[in-house]
Amino acid sequence: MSSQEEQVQQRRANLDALANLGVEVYPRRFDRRHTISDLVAAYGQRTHDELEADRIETVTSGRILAIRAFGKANFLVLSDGLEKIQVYIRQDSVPELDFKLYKLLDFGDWVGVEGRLFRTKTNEFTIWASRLHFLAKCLLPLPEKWHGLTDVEIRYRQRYLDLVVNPDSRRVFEARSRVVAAIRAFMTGRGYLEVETPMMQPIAGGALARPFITHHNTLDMDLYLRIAPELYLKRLTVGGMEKVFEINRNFRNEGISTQHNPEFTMMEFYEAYADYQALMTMTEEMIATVARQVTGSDQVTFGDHQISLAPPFARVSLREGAREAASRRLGRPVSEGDLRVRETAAAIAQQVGVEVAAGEGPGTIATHLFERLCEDRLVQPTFVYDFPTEVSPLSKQKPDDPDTVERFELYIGGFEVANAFSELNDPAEQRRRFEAQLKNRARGDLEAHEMDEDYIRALEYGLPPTGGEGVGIDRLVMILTNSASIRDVILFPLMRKRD
RNA sequence: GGGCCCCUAGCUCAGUGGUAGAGCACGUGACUUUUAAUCACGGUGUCCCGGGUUCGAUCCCCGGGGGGCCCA
Repeated sequence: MSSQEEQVQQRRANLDALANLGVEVYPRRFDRRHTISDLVAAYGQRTHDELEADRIETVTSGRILAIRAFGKANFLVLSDGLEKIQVYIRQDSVPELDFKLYKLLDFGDWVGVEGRLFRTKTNEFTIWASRLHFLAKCLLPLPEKWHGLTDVEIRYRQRYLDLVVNPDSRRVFEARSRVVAAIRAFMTGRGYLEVETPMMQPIAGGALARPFITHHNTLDMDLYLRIAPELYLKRLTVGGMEKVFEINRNFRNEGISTQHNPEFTMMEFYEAYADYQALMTMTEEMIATVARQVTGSDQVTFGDHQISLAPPFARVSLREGAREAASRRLGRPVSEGDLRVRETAAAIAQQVGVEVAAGEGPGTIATHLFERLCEDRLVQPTFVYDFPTEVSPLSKQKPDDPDTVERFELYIGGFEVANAFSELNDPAEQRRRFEAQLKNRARGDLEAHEMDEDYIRALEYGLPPTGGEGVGIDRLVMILTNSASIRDVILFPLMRKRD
Protein backbone atom coordinates (compact mmCIF):
# COMPACT_ATOMS: atom_id res chain seq x y z
CA MET A 1 0.00 0.00 0.00
CA SER A 2 1.34 3.41 -0.89
CA SER A 3 1.98 6.05 1.71
CA GLN A 4 -0.98 8.06 0.42
CA GLU A 5 -3.43 5.14 0.46
CA GLU A 6 -2.31 4.29 3.96
CA GLN A 7 -2.84 7.83 5.17
CA VAL A 8 -6.27 8.05 3.56
CA GLN A 9 -7.28 4.85 5.34
CA GLN A 10 -6.07 6.19 8.66
CA ARG A 11 -7.91 9.46 8.16
CA ARG A 12 -11.07 7.64 7.15
CA ALA A 13 -10.77 5.51 10.28
CA ASN A 14 -10.48 8.67 12.39
CA LEU A 15 -13.60 10.04 10.70
CA ASP A 16 -15.52 6.84 11.45
CA ALA A 17 -14.32 6.93 15.06
CA LEU A 18 -15.60 10.51 15.37
CA ALA A 19 -18.99 9.45 14.03
CA ASN A 20 -19.02 6.61 16.55
CA LEU A 21 -18.51 9.15 19.34
CA GLY A 22 -21.76 10.75 18.17
CA VAL A 23 -20.03 13.72 16.54
CA GLU A 24 -21.79 15.18 13.49
CA VAL A 25 -18.88 14.81 11.05
CA TYR A 26 -20.31 17.04 8.31
CA PRO A 27 -22.13 19.73 10.30
CA ARG A 28 -24.15 22.36 8.49
CA ARG A 29 -23.03 25.63 10.01
CA PHE A 30 -20.71 27.17 12.52
CA ASP A 31 -21.30 30.61 14.00
CA ARG A 32 -18.01 32.41 14.48
CA ARG A 33 -17.44 35.48 16.56
CA HIS A 34 -14.18 36.33 14.80
CA THR A 35 -12.23 35.17 11.80
CA ILE A 36 -8.60 34.32 12.48
CA SER A 37 -7.59 37.41 10.49
CA ASP A 38 -9.93 39.49 12.70
CA LEU A 39 -8.26 38.15 15.84
CA VAL A 40 -4.74 38.76 14.59
CA ALA A 41 -5.63 42.28 13.44
CA ALA A 42 -7.57 43.25 16.56
CA TYR A 43 -5.61 41.53 19.32
CA GLY A 44 -2.41 40.20 17.80
CA GLN A 45 -0.36 43.07 19.21
CA ARG A 46 -1.69 42.85 22.77
CA THR A 47 0.80 41.91 25.44
CA HIS A 48 0.53 38.98 27.80
CA ASP A 49 -0.64 41.20 30.65
CA GLU A 50 -3.20 43.06 28.53
CA LEU A 51 -4.71 39.77 27.37
CA GLU A 52 -4.82 38.43 30.94
CA ALA A 53 -6.56 41.60 32.11
CA ASP A 54 -9.14 41.68 29.32
CA ARG A 55 -9.90 37.94 29.14
CA ILE A 56 -11.13 38.08 25.56
CA GLU A 57 -13.38 35.19 24.60
CA THR A 58 -13.65 34.13 20.98
CA VAL A 59 -15.26 31.61 18.69
CA THR A 60 -13.34 31.04 15.49
CA SER A 61 -12.53 28.39 12.92
CA GLY A 62 -10.00 27.32 10.34
CA ARG A 63 -7.97 24.56 8.78
CA ILE A 64 -5.40 22.73 10.90
CA LEU A 65 -1.94 23.45 9.51
CA ALA A 66 0.05 21.89 12.35
CA ILE A 67 -0.47 19.64 15.34
CA ARG A 68 2.07 19.65 18.14
CA ALA A 69 1.08 17.01 20.66
CA PHE A 70 2.46 16.67 24.18
CA GLY A 71 0.07 14.14 25.61
CA LYS A 72 -2.09 16.21 27.93
CA ALA A 73 -1.15 19.63 26.49
CA ASN A 74 -1.42 20.13 22.77
CA PHE A 75 -1.17 22.83 20.16
CA LEU A 76 -2.93 23.28 16.85
CA VAL A 77 -2.14 25.91 14.27
CA LEU A 78 -5.29 27.06 12.48
CA SER A 79 -5.37 29.11 9.29
CA ASP A 80 -8.11 31.06 7.56
CA GLY A 81 -5.97 31.18 4.41
CA LEU A 82 -4.39 34.51 5.23
CA GLU A 83 -3.49 34.48 8.91
CA LYS A 84 -2.67 31.76 11.40
CA ILE A 85 -3.38 31.38 15.07
CA GLN A 86 -2.28 28.85 17.63
CA VAL A 87 -4.78 26.92 19.75
CA TYR A 88 -3.84 25.41 23.12
CA ILE A 89 -5.75 22.28 24.08
CA ARG A 90 -5.27 21.06 27.63
CA GLN A 91 -6.90 17.82 28.61
CA ASP A 92 -8.24 19.42 31.80
CA SER A 93 -9.56 22.55 30.02
CA VAL A 94 -11.97 20.93 27.55
CA PRO A 95 -14.83 18.45 27.98
CA GLU A 96 -13.86 14.79 27.79
CA LEU A 97 -15.64 14.36 24.46
CA ASP A 98 -13.78 17.31 22.96
CA PHE A 99 -10.46 15.84 24.01
CA LYS A 100 -11.37 12.53 22.38
CA LEU A 101 -12.32 14.54 19.31
CA TYR A 102 -8.96 16.29 19.38
CA LYS A 103 -7.17 12.93 19.43
CA LEU A 104 -8.90 12.00 16.16
CA LEU A 105 -7.90 15.18 14.29
CA ASP A 106 -5.57 15.12 11.33
CA PHE A 107 -3.41 17.74 9.68
CA GLY A 108 -5.73 19.57 7.27
CA ASP A 109 -9.05 19.08 9.08
CA TRP A 110 -11.42 22.02 9.56
CA VAL A 111 -12.31 22.80 13.17
CA GLY A 112 -14.05 25.43 15.23
CA VAL A 113 -12.65 26.59 18.56
CA GLU A 114 -14.11 28.39 21.56
CA GLY A 115 -11.73 29.86 24.08
CA ARG A 116 -9.89 32.84 25.45
CA LEU A 117 -6.91 34.71 24.09
CA PHE A 118 -3.57 34.59 25.90
CA ARG A 119 0.15 34.49 25.30
CA THR A 120 2.23 31.40 26.07
CA LYS A 121 5.56 31.36 27.89
CA THR A 122 7.24 31.79 24.54
CA ASN A 123 4.97 34.79 23.89
CA GLU A 124 2.93 33.14 21.14
CA PHE A 125 -0.53 34.64 20.59
CA THR A 126 -2.83 31.70 21.33
CA ILE A 127 -6.42 30.63 22.00
CA TRP A 128 -6.82 28.64 25.21
CA ALA A 129 -9.54 26.25 24.04
CA SER A 130 -12.58 25.53 26.18
CA ARG A 131 -14.49 23.77 23.39
CA LEU A 132 -13.56 22.11 20.09
CA HIS A 133 -15.94 21.56 17.18
CA PHE A 134 -15.32 19.30 14.24
CA LEU A 135 -16.28 20.97 10.94
CA ALA A 136 -14.95 18.85 8.06
CA LYS A 137 -12.42 16.12 7.31
CA CYS A 138 -9.32 16.33 5.17
CA LEU A 139 -9.02 12.79 3.83
CA LEU A 140 -5.92 13.33 1.69
CA PRO A 141 -2.49 14.22 3.03
CA LEU A 142 -1.57 17.86 2.42
CA PRO A 143 1.77 19.12 1.10
CA GLU A 144 4.52 19.58 3.61
CA LYS A 145 4.41 22.43 6.11
CA TRP A 146 7.96 23.65 5.72
CA HIS A 147 8.76 23.63 2.00
CA GLY A 148 5.13 24.05 1.04
CA LEU A 149 4.10 23.31 -2.52
CA THR A 150 6.56 24.52 -5.16
CA ASP A 151 5.69 22.29 -8.12
CA VAL A 152 4.15 24.89 -10.43
CA GLU A 153 2.15 22.30 -12.29
CA ILE A 154 0.32 21.18 -9.14
CA ARG A 155 -0.01 24.78 -8.02
CA TYR A 156 -1.91 25.60 -11.23
CA ARG A 157 -3.86 22.37 -11.63
CA GLN A 158 -4.83 22.05 -7.96
CA ARG A 159 -4.98 25.69 -6.98
CA TYR A 160 -6.81 24.77 -3.77
CA LEU A 161 -3.64 23.08 -2.50
CA ASP A 162 -1.57 26.11 -3.46
CA LEU A 163 -3.97 28.31 -1.51
CA VAL A 164 -3.92 26.04 1.53
CA VAL A 165 -0.16 26.02 1.96
CA ASN A 166 1.10 29.17 0.18
CA PRO A 167 -0.30 32.33 1.76
CA ASP A 168 1.66 34.40 -0.76
CA SER A 169 -0.46 32.92 -3.50
CA ARG A 170 -3.61 33.86 -1.60
CA ARG A 171 -2.24 37.41 -1.24
CA VAL A 172 -1.83 37.71 -5.01
CA PHE A 173 -5.48 36.92 -5.52
CA GLU A 174 -6.51 39.22 -2.70
CA ALA A 175 -4.58 41.94 -4.52
CA ARG A 176 -6.22 41.02 -7.80
CA SER A 177 -9.63 41.42 -6.23
CA ARG A 178 -8.65 44.83 -4.88
CA VAL A 179 -7.36 45.88 -8.31
CA VAL A 180 -10.73 45.10 -9.88
CA ALA A 181 -12.56 46.84 -7.04
CA ALA A 182 -10.31 49.91 -7.31
CA ILE A 183 -10.80 50.16 -11.06
CA ARG A 184 -14.54 49.80 -10.70
CA ALA A 185 -14.56 52.53 -8.06
CA PHE A 186 -12.36 54.77 -10.21
CA MET A 187 -14.66 54.39 -13.22
CA THR A 188 -17.98 54.71 -11.45
CA GLY A 189 -16.54 57.65 -9.51
CA ARG A 190 -16.04 59.39 -12.84
CA GLY A 191 -19.58 58.77 -13.95
CA TYR A 192 -19.04 55.67 -16.06
CA LEU A 193 -21.81 53.12 -16.23
CA GLU A 194 -20.84 49.47 -15.92
CA VAL A 195 -22.44 47.32 -18.62
CA GLU A 196 -22.27 43.77 -19.92
CA THR A 197 -22.16 42.94 -23.60
CA PRO A 198 -22.21 39.57 -25.38
CA MET A 199 -19.51 37.01 -24.73
CA MET A 200 -20.95 34.91 -27.59
CA GLN A 201 -20.91 36.82 -30.83
CA PRO A 202 -21.90 35.91 -34.39
CA ILE A 203 -18.94 37.98 -35.67
CA ALA A 204 -15.75 38.01 -33.61
CA GLY A 205 -14.82 41.67 -33.91
CA GLY A 206 -13.11 44.50 -32.13
CA ALA A 207 -9.57 43.13 -32.26
CA LEU A 208 -7.18 41.30 -34.57
CA ALA A 209 -7.08 37.77 -33.20
CA ARG A 210 -8.28 34.25 -33.89
CA PRO A 211 -11.46 33.35 -32.01
CA PHE A 212 -12.80 30.20 -30.39
CA ILE A 213 -15.82 28.76 -32.15
CA THR A 214 -18.87 27.34 -30.39
CA HIS A 215 -22.33 26.33 -31.49
CA HIS A 216 -25.91 27.03 -30.42
CA ASN A 217 -28.04 23.94 -30.92
CA THR A 218 -31.56 25.36 -31.09
CA LEU A 219 -30.59 28.18 -33.41
CA ASP A 220 -28.19 25.81 -35.21
CA MET A 221 -25.77 28.69 -35.39
CA ASP A 222 -22.01 28.91 -34.97
CA LEU A 223 -20.93 31.57 -32.52
CA TYR A 224 -17.59 32.97 -31.47
CA LEU A 225 -16.40 33.57 -27.96
CA ARG A 226 -15.64 37.24 -28.03
CA ILE A 227 -12.13 38.49 -28.69
CA ALA A 228 -13.21 41.99 -27.54
CA PRO A 229 -16.38 43.83 -26.45
CA GLU A 230 -15.40 46.91 -28.47
CA LEU A 231 -18.01 46.98 -31.22
CA TYR A 232 -20.88 46.40 -28.78
CA LEU A 233 -19.69 49.07 -26.37
CA LYS A 234 -19.50 51.60 -29.20
CA ARG A 235 -23.02 50.65 -30.27
CA LEU A 236 -24.00 51.78 -26.76
CA THR A 237 -22.28 55.10 -27.33
CA VAL A 238 -24.25 55.44 -30.56
CA GLY A 239 -27.32 54.86 -28.41
CA GLY A 240 -26.35 57.77 -26.19
CA MET A 241 -24.66 56.01 -23.28
CA GLU A 242 -21.82 58.48 -23.13
CA LYS A 243 -19.54 56.79 -20.61
CA VAL A 244 -19.59 53.02 -20.33
CA PHE A 245 -17.17 50.38 -19.15
CA GLU A 246 -17.07 46.62 -18.90
CA ILE A 247 -14.82 44.31 -16.90
CA ASN A 248 -14.97 40.87 -18.38
CA ARG A 249 -13.22 38.01 -20.11
CA ASN A 250 -11.93 37.96 -23.68
CA PHE A 251 -10.93 34.77 -25.46
CA ARG A 252 -8.19 34.57 -28.04
CA ASN A 253 -7.26 31.33 -29.73
CA GLU A 254 -3.53 31.81 -29.83
CA GLY A 255 -0.32 30.82 -28.10
CA ILE A 256 0.17 30.45 -24.38
CA SER A 257 3.11 32.17 -22.70
CA THR A 258 4.05 33.94 -19.50
CA GLN A 259 2.07 36.90 -20.85
CA HIS A 260 -0.80 35.16 -22.65
CA ASN A 261 -3.63 33.03 -21.35
CA PRO A 262 -6.35 32.08 -23.86
CA GLU A 263 -8.94 33.73 -21.63
CA PHE A 264 -7.98 36.97 -19.97
CA THR A 265 -9.70 39.89 -18.32
CA MET A 266 -10.02 43.35 -19.83
CA MET A 267 -11.49 46.54 -18.53
CA GLU A 268 -12.71 48.28 -21.63
CA PHE A 269 -14.31 51.71 -21.61
CA TYR A 270 -15.66 54.36 -24.00
CA GLU A 271 -16.17 58.02 -23.40
CA ALA A 272 -18.03 60.31 -25.79
CA TYR A 273 -16.31 63.60 -26.63
CA ALA A 274 -12.88 62.35 -25.49
CA ASP A 275 -9.91 61.66 -27.75
CA TYR A 276 -6.80 59.60 -27.19
CA GLN A 277 -4.92 62.48 -25.59
CA ALA A 278 -7.58 62.73 -22.90
CA LEU A 279 -7.35 58.99 -22.35
CA MET A 280 -3.58 59.13 -21.78
CA THR A 281 -4.08 61.53 -18.92
CA MET A 282 -6.89 59.48 -17.48
CA THR A 283 -4.90 56.25 -17.80
CA GLU A 284 -1.96 57.67 -15.86
CA GLU A 285 -4.26 58.68 -13.07
CA MET A 286 -6.05 55.36 -13.07
CA ILE A 287 -2.87 53.24 -12.92
CA ALA A 288 -1.34 55.39 -10.18
CA THR A 289 -4.57 55.46 -8.18
CA VAL A 290 -5.06 51.72 -8.39
CA ALA A 291 -1.42 51.08 -7.46
CA ARG A 292 -1.67 53.31 -4.41
CA GLN A 293 -4.92 51.74 -3.29
CA VAL A 294 -3.74 48.18 -3.77
CA THR A 295 -0.09 48.37 -2.73
CA GLY A 296 0.03 51.62 -0.80
CA SER A 297 2.52 53.13 -3.22
CA ASP A 298 2.99 54.16 -6.84
CA GLN A 299 6.50 52.67 -6.75
CA VAL A 300 6.62 48.93 -7.39
CA THR A 301 9.26 46.23 -7.68
CA PHE A 302 8.93 44.09 -10.77
CA GLY A 303 11.57 41.41 -11.16
CA ASP A 304 14.91 43.20 -11.16
CA HIS A 305 13.29 46.58 -11.78
CA GLN A 306 11.93 49.40 -9.71
CA ILE A 307 9.01 50.86 -11.61
CA SER A 308 7.51 54.26 -10.94
CA LEU A 309 3.82 54.43 -11.71
CA ALA A 310 3.62 58.09 -10.77
CA PRO A 311 2.38 60.32 -13.61
CA PRO A 312 3.33 61.60 -16.06
CA PHE A 313 4.38 58.55 -18.08
CA ALA A 314 6.94 58.72 -20.89
CA ARG A 315 5.62 59.14 -24.43
CA VAL A 316 7.12 58.08 -27.71
CA SER A 317 5.55 57.73 -31.14
CA LEU A 318 5.64 54.24 -32.62
CA ARG A 319 7.57 55.25 -35.75
CA GLU A 320 10.01 57.36 -33.75
CA GLY A 321 10.62 54.44 -31.38
CA ALA A 322 11.12 52.02 -34.26
CA ARG A 323 13.27 54.51 -36.20
CA GLU A 324 15.52 55.22 -33.25
CA ALA A 325 15.94 51.54 -32.35
CA ALA A 326 16.60 50.55 -35.99
CA SER A 327 19.20 53.33 -36.35
CA ARG A 328 21.00 52.14 -33.29
CA ARG A 329 20.79 48.51 -34.29
CA LEU A 330 22.06 49.14 -37.82
CA GLY A 331 24.58 51.80 -36.90
CA ARG A 332 23.25 54.17 -39.54
CA PRO A 333 20.50 56.77 -39.55
CA VAL A 334 17.03 55.47 -40.37
CA SER A 335 14.35 58.07 -40.99
CA GLU A 336 10.63 57.96 -40.32
CA GLY A 337 10.24 58.35 -44.07
CA ASP A 338 12.09 55.05 -44.54
CA LEU A 339 9.44 53.36 -42.40
CA ARG A 340 6.59 54.79 -44.45
CA VAL A 341 7.78 53.27 -47.74
CA ARG A 342 7.40 49.56 -48.16
CA GLU A 343 10.68 48.91 -49.97
CA THR A 344 12.89 50.73 -47.48
CA ALA A 345 10.92 49.45 -44.48
CA ALA A 346 11.16 45.87 -45.74
CA ALA A 347 14.91 46.24 -46.30
CA ILE A 348 15.40 47.48 -42.74
CA ALA A 349 13.26 44.64 -41.40
CA GLN A 350 15.33 42.10 -43.26
CA GLN A 351 18.55 43.60 -41.90
CA VAL A 352 17.39 43.29 -38.29
CA GLY A 353 15.93 39.81 -38.84
CA VAL A 354 12.23 40.64 -38.86
CA GLU A 355 10.29 38.53 -41.36
CA VAL A 356 8.16 40.33 -43.92
CA ALA A 357 5.20 38.48 -45.43
CA ALA A 358 3.88 39.18 -48.91
CA GLY A 359 1.08 41.71 -48.82
CA GLU A 360 2.26 43.38 -45.65
CA GLY A 361 2.48 47.13 -46.04
CA PRO A 362 4.95 49.55 -44.46
CA GLY A 363 2.68 50.16 -41.47
CA THR A 364 2.63 46.48 -40.53
CA ILE A 365 6.39 46.27 -41.02
CA ALA A 366 7.01 49.34 -38.85
CA THR A 367 4.80 47.84 -36.15
CA HIS A 368 6.70 44.54 -36.24
CA LEU A 369 9.98 46.46 -36.04
CA PHE A 370 8.69 48.27 -33.00
CA GLU A 371 7.55 45.05 -31.35
CA ARG A 372 10.85 43.35 -31.98
CA LEU A 373 13.21 46.19 -31.15
CA CYS A 374 11.45 48.28 -28.52
CA GLU A 375 8.75 46.42 -26.59
CA ASP A 376 10.75 44.60 -23.96
CA ARG A 377 12.86 47.69 -23.24
CA LEU A 378 9.79 49.65 -22.16
CA VAL A 379 9.97 48.81 -18.47
CA GLN A 380 8.97 52.18 -17.05
CA PRO A 381 5.41 53.08 -18.07
CA THR A 382 5.47 54.47 -21.58
CA PHE A 383 2.73 55.56 -23.95
CA VAL A 384 3.57 54.48 -27.47
CA TYR A 385 1.38 56.61 -29.69
CA ASP A 386 0.41 57.24 -33.30
CA PHE A 387 0.08 53.81 -34.89
CA PRO A 388 0.02 53.05 -38.61
CA THR A 389 -3.51 53.08 -39.99
CA GLU A 390 -2.84 49.72 -41.60
CA VAL A 391 -2.77 47.88 -38.25
CA SER A 392 -5.62 49.87 -36.67
CA PRO A 393 -8.88 49.26 -38.55
CA LEU A 394 -11.09 50.84 -35.88
CA SER A 395 -9.08 53.98 -35.08
CA LYS A 396 -9.49 57.51 -36.38
CA GLN A 397 -6.80 58.97 -38.63
CA LYS A 398 -4.79 62.02 -37.72
CA PRO A 399 -6.22 65.06 -39.47
CA ASP A 400 -2.99 65.77 -41.40
CA ASP A 401 -1.72 62.21 -41.84
CA PRO A 402 -4.03 59.49 -43.22
CA ASP A 403 -1.36 56.79 -42.75
CA THR A 404 -1.41 57.35 -39.00
CA VAL A 405 -4.17 56.95 -36.44
CA GLU A 406 -4.76 58.52 -33.03
CA ARG A 407 -3.94 55.44 -31.04
CA PHE A 408 -1.65 54.53 -28.16
CA GLU A 409 -0.56 51.48 -26.27
CA LEU A 410 0.72 51.66 -22.72
CA TYR A 411 3.77 49.54 -21.95
CA ILE A 412 4.89 48.63 -18.44
CA GLY A 413 7.42 45.99 -17.47
CA GLY A 414 8.18 45.24 -21.11
CA PHE A 415 4.67 44.32 -22.22
CA GLU A 416 1.45 45.92 -23.37
CA VAL A 417 -0.96 46.80 -20.58
CA ALA A 418 -3.45 49.06 -22.38
CA ASN A 419 -4.54 49.93 -25.90
CA ALA A 420 -6.62 53.00 -26.75
CA PHE A 421 -7.66 55.24 -29.59
CA SER A 422 -9.84 57.97 -30.90
CA GLU A 423 -12.65 55.91 -32.38
CA LEU A 424 -13.20 55.92 -36.10
CA ASN A 425 -16.78 57.20 -36.53
CA ASP A 426 -16.94 57.81 -40.29
CA PRO A 427 -19.01 54.87 -41.61
CA ALA A 428 -17.65 55.18 -45.16
CA GLU A 429 -14.05 55.07 -43.94
CA GLN A 430 -14.93 52.21 -41.61
CA ARG A 431 -16.26 50.24 -44.57
CA ARG A 432 -13.03 50.87 -46.49
CA ARG A 433 -11.02 49.66 -43.47
CA PHE A 434 -13.06 46.48 -43.17
CA GLU A 435 -12.61 45.88 -46.89
CA ALA A 436 -8.85 46.25 -46.51
CA GLN A 437 -9.04 43.70 -43.69
CA LEU A 438 -11.00 41.32 -45.92
CA LYS A 439 -8.13 41.48 -48.40
CA ASN A 440 -5.72 40.49 -45.64
CA ARG A 441 -8.07 37.67 -44.73
CA ALA A 442 -8.20 36.52 -48.35
CA ARG A 443 -4.43 36.22 -48.45
CA GLY A 444 -4.51 34.03 -45.37
CA ASP A 445 -4.35 36.38 -42.39
CA LEU A 446 -6.59 34.54 -39.92
CA GLU A 447 -6.46 37.44 -37.47
CA ALA A 448 -7.82 39.98 -39.93
CA HIS A 449 -11.10 41.69 -39.06
CA GLU A 450 -14.37 40.53 -40.56
CA MET A 451 -16.98 42.79 -42.14
CA ASP A 452 -19.64 43.82 -39.63
CA GLU A 453 -22.55 45.41 -41.49
CA ASP A 454 -24.59 46.09 -38.38
CA TYR A 455 -21.68 47.94 -36.82
CA ILE A 456 -21.39 50.14 -39.92
CA ARG A 457 -25.14 50.74 -39.79
CA ALA A 458 -24.77 51.84 -36.16
CA LEU A 459 -22.05 54.30 -37.23
CA GLU A 460 -24.42 55.57 -39.91
CA TYR A 461 -26.79 56.60 -37.13
CA GLY A 462 -23.92 58.67 -35.76
CA LEU A 463 -21.21 57.89 -33.21
CA PRO A 464 -20.14 61.09 -31.46
CA PRO A 465 -16.41 61.78 -31.19
CA THR A 466 -15.34 59.07 -28.77
CA GLY A 467 -12.22 57.73 -27.10
CA GLY A 468 -12.01 54.08 -26.11
CA GLU A 469 -9.52 51.92 -24.27
CA GLY A 470 -8.88 48.41 -23.06
CA VAL A 471 -6.78 47.73 -19.97
CA GLY A 472 -5.36 44.24 -19.44
CA ILE A 473 -6.25 43.42 -15.87
CA ASP A 474 -4.13 40.29 -15.60
CA ARG A 475 -1.02 42.09 -16.74
CA LEU A 476 -1.68 45.04 -14.47
CA VAL A 477 -2.01 42.62 -11.57
CA MET A 478 1.31 41.02 -12.59
CA ILE A 479 2.99 44.41 -12.31
CA LEU A 480 1.38 45.21 -8.98
CA THR A 481 2.11 41.81 -7.42
CA ASN A 482 5.55 41.25 -8.93
CA SER A 483 4.38 38.09 -10.68
CA ALA A 484 6.56 36.81 -13.52
CA SER A 485 3.83 34.76 -15.21
CA ILE A 486 0.22 35.54 -16.07
CA ARG A 487 -0.57 32.09 -14.70
CA ASP A 488 0.39 33.31 -11.25
CA VAL A 489 -2.43 35.87 -11.32
CA ILE A 490 -5.14 33.64 -12.86
CA LEU A 491 -6.69 31.24 -10.36
CA PHE A 492 -7.21 28.46 -12.89
CA PRO A 493 -4.98 29.00 -15.93
CA LEU A 494 -5.67 26.78 -18.93
CA MET A 495 -3.68 23.57 -18.79
CA ARG A 496 -3.46 20.61 -21.08
CA LYS A 497 -5.83 17.79 -20.22
CA ARG A 498 -4.15 15.11 -18.17
CA ASP A 499 -4.46 11.36 -19.08
C1' G B 1 6.05 25.76 -34.04
C1' G B 2 11.81 25.54 -32.56
C1' G B 3 15.75 25.07 -28.65
C1' C B 4 17.16 23.89 -23.65
C1' C B 5 15.75 21.79 -18.93
C1' C B 6 12.57 18.90 -15.49
C1' C B 7 9.32 14.40 -14.06
C1' U B 8 12.03 9.22 -8.05
C1' A B 9 7.37 8.22 -1.37
C1' G B 10 1.58 12.58 0.12
C1' C B 11 5.32 17.10 -0.14
C1' U B 12 10.61 18.93 -0.77
C1' C B 13 14.63 16.60 -2.87
C1' A B 14 19.27 13.09 -3.12
C1' G B 15 20.92 8.85 -5.93
C1' U B 16 22.86 4.41 -8.81
C1' G B 17 23.79 -0.23 -15.15
C1' G B 18 23.19 -4.95 -9.82
C1' U B 19 17.61 -5.75 -3.47
C1' A B 20 15.67 2.46 -4.21
C1' G B 21 17.35 6.87 -0.17
C1' A B 22 16.88 11.47 3.28
C1' G B 23 13.93 15.28 5.70
C1' C B 24 8.97 16.47 6.50
C1' A B 25 4.37 13.89 6.62
C1' C B 26 2.30 8.99 8.53
C1' G B 27 1.94 4.88 12.72
C1' U B 28 3.25 3.28 18.05
C1' G B 29 5.20 4.97 22.83
C1' A B 30 6.90 9.16 26.35
C1' C B 31 5.95 14.33 27.61
C1' U B 32 0.27 19.73 30.94
C1' U B 33 3.14 26.61 27.59
C1' U B 34 5.21 23.95 22.42
C1' U B 35 6.28 26.22 17.79
C1' A B 36 10.28 23.38 11.49
C1' A B 37 8.72 20.58 19.26
C1' U B 38 12.04 16.61 20.92
C1' C B 39 13.42 11.40 21.76
C1' A B 40 12.86 6.00 20.58
C1' C B 41 10.93 2.43 17.26
C1' G B 42 8.23 1.34 12.51
C1' G B 43 5.98 0.95 7.15
C1' U B 44 6.36 3.50 2.65
C1' G B 45 7.32 3.50 -4.23
C1' U B 46 3.82 2.07 -11.63
C1' C B 47 11.56 5.86 -10.12
C1' C B 48 5.73 9.77 -15.92
C1' C B 49 4.33 5.95 -20.07
C1' G B 50 5.82 2.58 -24.19
C1' G B 51 9.68 0.25 -26.86
C1' G B 52 15.00 -0.96 -27.51
C1' U B 53 20.16 -2.25 -25.83
C1' U B 54 21.75 -5.48 -21.73
C1' C B 55 22.45 -11.42 -17.96
C1' G B 56 20.14 -7.20 -15.55
C1' A B 57 17.43 -0.37 -16.95
C1' U B 58 14.88 4.24 -12.35
C1' C B 59 19.81 5.21 -14.73
C1' C B 60 21.92 4.33 -21.54
C1' C B 61 19.15 4.86 -26.58
C1' C B 62 14.42 5.84 -29.40
C1' G B 63 9.36 7.35 -29.27
C1' G B 64 5.28 9.45 -26.51
C1' G B 65 2.89 12.37 -22.36
C1' G B 66 2.90 16.46 -18.87
C1' G B 67 5.40 20.85 -17.08
C1' G B 68 8.99 25.07 -16.97
C1' C B 69 12.16 28.74 -19.31
C1' C B 70 13.84 31.10 -23.78
C1' C B 71 12.89 32.10 -28.95
C1' A B 72 9.14 32.59 -33.03
